[in-house]
Amino acid sequence: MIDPRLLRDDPDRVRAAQAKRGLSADVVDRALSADEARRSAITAYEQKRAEQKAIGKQVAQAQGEEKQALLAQVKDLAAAVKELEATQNAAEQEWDDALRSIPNVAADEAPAGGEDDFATIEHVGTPREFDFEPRDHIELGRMLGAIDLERGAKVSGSRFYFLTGIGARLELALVSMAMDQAREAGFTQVIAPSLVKPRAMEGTGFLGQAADDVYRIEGEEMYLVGTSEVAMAAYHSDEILDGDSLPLRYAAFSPCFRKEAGSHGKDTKGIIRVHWFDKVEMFVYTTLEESYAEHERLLAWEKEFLDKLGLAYRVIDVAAGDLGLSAIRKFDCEVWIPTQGKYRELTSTSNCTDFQTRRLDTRQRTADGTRPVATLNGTLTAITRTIVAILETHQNADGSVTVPEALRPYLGGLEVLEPLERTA
RNA sequence: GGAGGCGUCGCCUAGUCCGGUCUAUGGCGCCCGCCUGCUAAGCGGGUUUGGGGCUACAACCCCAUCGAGGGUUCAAAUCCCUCCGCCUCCGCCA
Repeated sequence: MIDPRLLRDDPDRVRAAQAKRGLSADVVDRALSADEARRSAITAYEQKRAEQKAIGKQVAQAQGEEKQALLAQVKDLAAAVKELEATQNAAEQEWDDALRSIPNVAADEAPAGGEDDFATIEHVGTPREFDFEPRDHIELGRMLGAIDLERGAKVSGSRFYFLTGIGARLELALVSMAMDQAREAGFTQVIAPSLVKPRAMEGTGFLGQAADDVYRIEGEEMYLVGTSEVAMAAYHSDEILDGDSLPLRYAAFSPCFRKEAGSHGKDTKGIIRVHWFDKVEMFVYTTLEESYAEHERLLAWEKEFLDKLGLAYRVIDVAAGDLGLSAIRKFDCEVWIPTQGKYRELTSTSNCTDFQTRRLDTRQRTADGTRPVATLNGTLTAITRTIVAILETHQNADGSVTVPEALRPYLGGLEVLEPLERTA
C-alpha cells in the first residue's frame, strides 16, 4: 500500500496518479475521511481506556466498601471501553480497505494511459529475414519431439503441454543457464514454494482486480502462485532487515500458474499462453533510494540473457494503467516472434518500491528507527516463451534448430537440434 | 492422520499452577559514558515494535504488543475456546 503520510500530506499527487492510470480518485477521498474517522476513534478509545486502567489500579488496592464503590463505577466504564474499541476497529478496517485499494503511485517517467500507450525505449538486434517459409513453434516442437500439445490437452486440458526429449532438456538447460548467470551476478539461488497462504497473495497485490487469474485450492486457504515473486516477497515478511544486508538478491525457480481468465481466443495454440509454466525470477530487496538504479540493473540482466540467446527484441516502458497494483514502473522485453510478425512479451521487470513491504511488513533498521524497504522483480527466463523464441528464431529450412552458442554447454555441446525421423 | 510437549521485548531466560504489587525478571549481545598507555576487565546508564496526541517527522505523554484471533472479568503473559508454528513419539509416505 502507499505511504499513508503521502496521502495525508499531498492527496492531490495521489489523485493525479489515479488519473494517470485512468482510475477514479474517489477512493482517495474515501481513504482521507476514513483516516480522520479512524484517528478520532483512536483518541476516544484511548482516553477511556486510560481512565479504566487508572481506576483498575485503585481497585487492586482498595478494600471492603471502598472497593465495591470503585467496582460499580468502573463497570460502566468497561462497557464504554468495549464499545469504543469496536468503533475503533471498524474505523481502522475501513481505512485499511481504502488504503489497500489504492495502487502504487506511478513514476513520473512512466507513460500515462493504458496497455497501448507504452513507450518504446530501444530495439536490440534485428528480426531475422528468412529465405524459406519459417515454421511456427508448434510444428517445430512436433518435428523435434520437444512439445506434445495433444497429450497435454488429453491429460490436463487446453493450454497444457508436455515437454519431451529435447524439449525437456531445453528447459533444464535454460534453467541452469539462468541460474548460473544469476549466481555469477551475486544472487542467492532459491527453489520457492508455488503454493502460498492468502497473506502472500494479498501482500503482493494479486488478490485485488487480478484475483480472477489466480487458482485457489478447493477447501483450503491456499493459492497457486502466478510467479515466484509472490513467495519471495513474503519470504522476509514480518522481518526487520539489517540495513547492511541490503541489497538482498534472489533468483527463484518455481512453476507459475495462471487461469488466463479473460484471454479466451488469444494465443489458443501452442505454448505462448499456458496455465502453467516454469520460471526463473530475480527478486531484490533494497533501499528506496537504490531501487531506481537496481531496476536498471535488473533490466540489464534480462537483456544479457536474451542477448546470449541471440534473440531480437525491443524494450518498452509500460504505461501507468498497465502496471498492476504494485509497480511504479515496469519494463517489458518483447521478443520478435517470426511467425507472428510481432514482438511478444518474454520478460518483465518492475520496481514496486515500498508498496509490497508495507503490506507484508518488511523493514530495514536505520540509525533512527525502521522503514519499509523496496522490492523489485524481473524475469530471467519464462521457459515456455523462451523456447518458442529460440525455436522460431534459430530454425533452419529442414526443420532443425541451431542452438545459440551460450546454451550449448548446457546441452552437452549440442550444436543443432535435429528433427526426429518419425514422430510417435 | 493420532498422542504428548512447547511458543515471553535480537538470543537465552524468570513469571503462568493460586488473575491486580508485571510499568514483564535476570544473563548474553549491542550502544553511550566513566575509568584506563592500548585492549580486556570493572563501574554507571540505555537497548521490542506499532499506533495516537503534541510537535521541529525532537523531547514528552498516552494506547496496544508475552505465537495469532476470540471469550470470561472491574482487571489477563497468567483462566477458557479456536487457529497457526516448532519439537518428540506413532502411523503413512517420496
